[in-house]
Amino acid sequence: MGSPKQRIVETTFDLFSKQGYNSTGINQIIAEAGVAKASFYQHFKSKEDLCVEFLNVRHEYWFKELIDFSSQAEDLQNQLIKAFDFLIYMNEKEHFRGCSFLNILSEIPADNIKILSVIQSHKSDLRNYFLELLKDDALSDHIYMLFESSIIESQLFKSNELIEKSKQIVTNLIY
Amino acid sequence: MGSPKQRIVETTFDLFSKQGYNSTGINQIIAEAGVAKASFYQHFKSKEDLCVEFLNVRHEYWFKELIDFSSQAEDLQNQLIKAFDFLIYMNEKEHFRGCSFLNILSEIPADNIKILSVIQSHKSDLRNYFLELLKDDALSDHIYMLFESSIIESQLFKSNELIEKSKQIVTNLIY
Amino acid sequence: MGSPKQRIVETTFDLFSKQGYNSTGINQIIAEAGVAKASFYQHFKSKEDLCVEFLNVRHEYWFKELIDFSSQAEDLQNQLIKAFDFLIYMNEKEHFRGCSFLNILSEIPADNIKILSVIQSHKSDLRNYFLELLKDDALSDHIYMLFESSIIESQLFKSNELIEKSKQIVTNLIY
Amino acid sequence: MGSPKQRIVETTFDLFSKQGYNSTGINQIIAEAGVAKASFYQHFKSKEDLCVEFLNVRHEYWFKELIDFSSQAEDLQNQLIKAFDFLIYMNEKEHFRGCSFLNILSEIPADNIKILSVIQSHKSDLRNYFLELLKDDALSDHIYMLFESSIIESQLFKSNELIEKSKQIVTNLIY
DNA sequence: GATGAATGAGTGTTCATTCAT
DNA sequence: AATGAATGAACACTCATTCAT
Repeated sequence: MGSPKQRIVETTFDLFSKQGYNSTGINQIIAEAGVAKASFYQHFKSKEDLCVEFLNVRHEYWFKELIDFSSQAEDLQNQLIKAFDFLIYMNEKEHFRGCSFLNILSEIPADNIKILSVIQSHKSDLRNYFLELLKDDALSDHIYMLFESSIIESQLFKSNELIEKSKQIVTNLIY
Repeated sequence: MGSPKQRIVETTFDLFSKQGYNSTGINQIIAEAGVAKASFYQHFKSKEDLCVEFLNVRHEYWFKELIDFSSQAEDLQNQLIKAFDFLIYMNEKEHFRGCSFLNILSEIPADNIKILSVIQSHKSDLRNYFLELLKDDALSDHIYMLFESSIIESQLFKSNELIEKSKQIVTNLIY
Repeated sequence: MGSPKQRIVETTFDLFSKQGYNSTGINQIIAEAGVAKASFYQHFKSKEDLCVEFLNVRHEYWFKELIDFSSQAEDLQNQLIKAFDFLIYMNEKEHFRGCSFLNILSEIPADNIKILSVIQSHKSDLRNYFLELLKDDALSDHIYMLFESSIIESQLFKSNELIEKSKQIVTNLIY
Repeated sequence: MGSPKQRIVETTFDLFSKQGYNSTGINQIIAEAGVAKASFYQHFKSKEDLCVEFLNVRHEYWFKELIDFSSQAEDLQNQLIKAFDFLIYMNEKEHFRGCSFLNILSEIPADNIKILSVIQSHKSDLRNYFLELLKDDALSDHIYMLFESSIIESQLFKSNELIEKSKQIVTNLIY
């Protein structure tokens, strides 16, 4: 079952992804991880600290999944479409819970720069992902923004409709 | 100074806009509104109820401000650009706090359809706003998505950079 | 049984007097007072606040008891001796727990001026009590210091020995 | 920098002197001493044990300082005055934190005889110090009590005023 | 219509101590 | 002799809500 710290991290991953940050208490985490409260604080000095750890783990996980999902694409256009299909895949898998990073952005006070900077860093990496594919920062930011909207609007309407529309727009853009 | 109910609504508007939903307690609201706790529950049967009221008020306010801001545009293109300039204006005014509706979307459990439907309704109205301007649902949704990204990304990076980029894209799109 | 607030104050009086400040938790207080935790925080915004209230109540109580005890003295000398006899009476009654004010002085961080000033105020009143009796501030401070030592040394040695010695000294001093 | 045990003892000396017993946690001690938690419990079976060790170390330190400070006095009267000057010196040095022994007396439950007896022993030695100087137990206890008050009142009022008054009284007493 | 007192269930965090290695 | 991980119990405090008046 792994060490207590591992169990905390895994449980946190599930619960923060599913319920969000504020709705998930330390009590629930330690209960489901089967760990004593003081053991939790041996490894994380605060809930905020745990949040940073979660975002880092989620960052690794999310990008790995994205790469895995879109890597076998034959050409650039196909790879971009696959990126949007990845969102559909994730929506199915995670029941339209949206982006953990943007959700937490909405949950924290605006002056929490510790967490904010981790979120910014994640999204900068995503922006760079599109930039490196397209070598054109006007175009890549355009697609990045459609990508971001796709996540949020599908979370909002519990539907992949606007992801599909984005795929159509992207197809037109890169020909 | 208005009636107790009015004072609650006004205070809630300020606090939810500034601090978000979960970070604003009933106690703070009634304290700043100068109203007794039981008086609050006379007018709103729960915090969730107050949230619905807030979203409705915010909806009215936000659209009125948008229309006021963009109404004196000479042509369609100008009016669309003004819509994005409105976001810059609001970011300045509200310190990059983003969209109250999307923020609350991230704060509530996914199964809270009462609040969810109010948020969906607001965003549907916005989608319709662009549709009625453009009479072309592919184009209008494209711009709607850039608009939504513009809000979120400027909240995330505390910068209007991607709003400016969106304005450029929109300019290109409608010629 | 009195209102919840009254029950909290009475229970706090007993427990702080007996066990001291740090050794008495909010949980014990509310349990013994038969009051909900949130009810406690309705009346006192923090444990520190409760401490101030306790010290005020204790101040009133202690001085009233002192006056009651020493009031029927025939002359000045007798009244001073009675004051020291009062310490013996209190030691018997409270099992040599010493002075609540000085005990709490030792329990709080040195920079807690909110509580410190209440303690200083109490002791200034006591100093004044002797000054008004004796109209001679050298003599009255001398006796005040013997009085303070009497409290502390009897707490330390669980004995009234040095109180008795002080009575002898005082007797010699004022003839 | 010395053995782990030495480092613990030295760190404890600083922290207990500065912050008191209850406000100083084991965690802070081992962190500042640079020692593992289990190492701590190898040398001290409980925090109470550490407290006893601290009081013993403090006893040695305090008396050595007192003797050093007052030894070069020409006569008895001067030596007594020097003892009170020592209190002023210590107040300056330790910022009016008072007597570690009396502070801990106030922090522990009344039935902790293990610690209580160490404190009693320290104060008995102090009483004896004055007795051996003066060879008159009425007079020496009188001065002992002024000495004790001097410590406490200067801690309480963050002032050496009553120490100076005590010096005056003592001067009068021994002529 | 308006109130202030009261609440049960929860929050995140820290305590001194013990364990297996 | 030395360690770092693990713990149960307690800490002070806050939440949205209800009740009697």
